Amino acid sequence: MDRIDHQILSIIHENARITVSEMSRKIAMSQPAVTERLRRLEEQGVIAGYRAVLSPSKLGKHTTAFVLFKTNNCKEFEAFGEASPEIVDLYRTSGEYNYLLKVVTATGETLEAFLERCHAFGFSSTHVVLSTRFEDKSLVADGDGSN
Amino acid sequence: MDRIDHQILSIIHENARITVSEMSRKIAMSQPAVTERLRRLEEQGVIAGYRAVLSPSKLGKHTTAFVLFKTNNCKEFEAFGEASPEIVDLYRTSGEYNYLLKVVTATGETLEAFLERCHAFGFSSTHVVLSTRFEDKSLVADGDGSN
DNA sequence: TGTGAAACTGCATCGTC
DNA sequence: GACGATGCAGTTTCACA
Repeated sequence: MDRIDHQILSIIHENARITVSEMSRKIAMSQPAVTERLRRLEEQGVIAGYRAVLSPSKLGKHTTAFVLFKTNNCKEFEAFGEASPEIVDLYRTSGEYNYLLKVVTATGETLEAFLERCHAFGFSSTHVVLSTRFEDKSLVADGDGSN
Repeated sequence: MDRIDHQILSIIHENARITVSEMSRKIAMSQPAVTERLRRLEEQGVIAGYRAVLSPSKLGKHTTAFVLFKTNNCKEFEAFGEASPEIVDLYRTSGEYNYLLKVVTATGETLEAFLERCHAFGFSSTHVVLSTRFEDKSLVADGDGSN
């Protein structure tokens, strides 16, 4: 994990569909060398996958909320969570609440209906997202700013 | 936005580095046709980008937390947020808190140090992530399960 | 919009250092 | 670990439906 690996991670975090050739030009290294480094980063699990970022609003989902949840019935609640397409992220947390959910729904009404279904399992505290300042900031400091 | 577009979105959300040829085989359509649909989905903003998913723990970041934050000094707090590499996501929210942050740090100690810096701007309620059940569930119902 | 064919470009692989 | 060369695979483009 040297500076070049960090550059590769930074570039591919920005644009996962960049070609290896284009990367090899940016970092002034041969194409097979970059391919080999990429392969190793994937194998080590530093790169866990590649995802397209989809726009919720363009897909008719206009409401995003974070829901803190408290339940005594973890097993059933997690099964409910797996089966609920509204729940995009599901975390176990410390503190007075034991779960945190990121929920994406069409409207405020569909969020309300979802929360009512949740209340079979426990109680919640909901924080509706008004706007997103930024999301998914890179975990790696850029090798340098020139690329 | 027909069934085929949904299939494309579902596939590319799973693996953003899949080749167009491979996709065109999966959905039984010619490769130029898939290229054209992809181009349109990008242009319309349905696909907002492509990202590599990096493993925080493999990069030495072992602590993740969600922080609810209340400040009266929004402008300065947002500038602080932009400049803080610990803050991965930053949302404006409704309710008694006006921000929600996803924070990724090396250890509990570095999280603590970060929170102390935050307290120049207001007060917080912190929820430490113990484990992740799932993250980034697809926003599109699969066209069908056979792919 | 979708297709098939052809020219072009990028990638996997191998031998070399 | 990285490089250069090469054959194969994927992409772009275009005429046609």
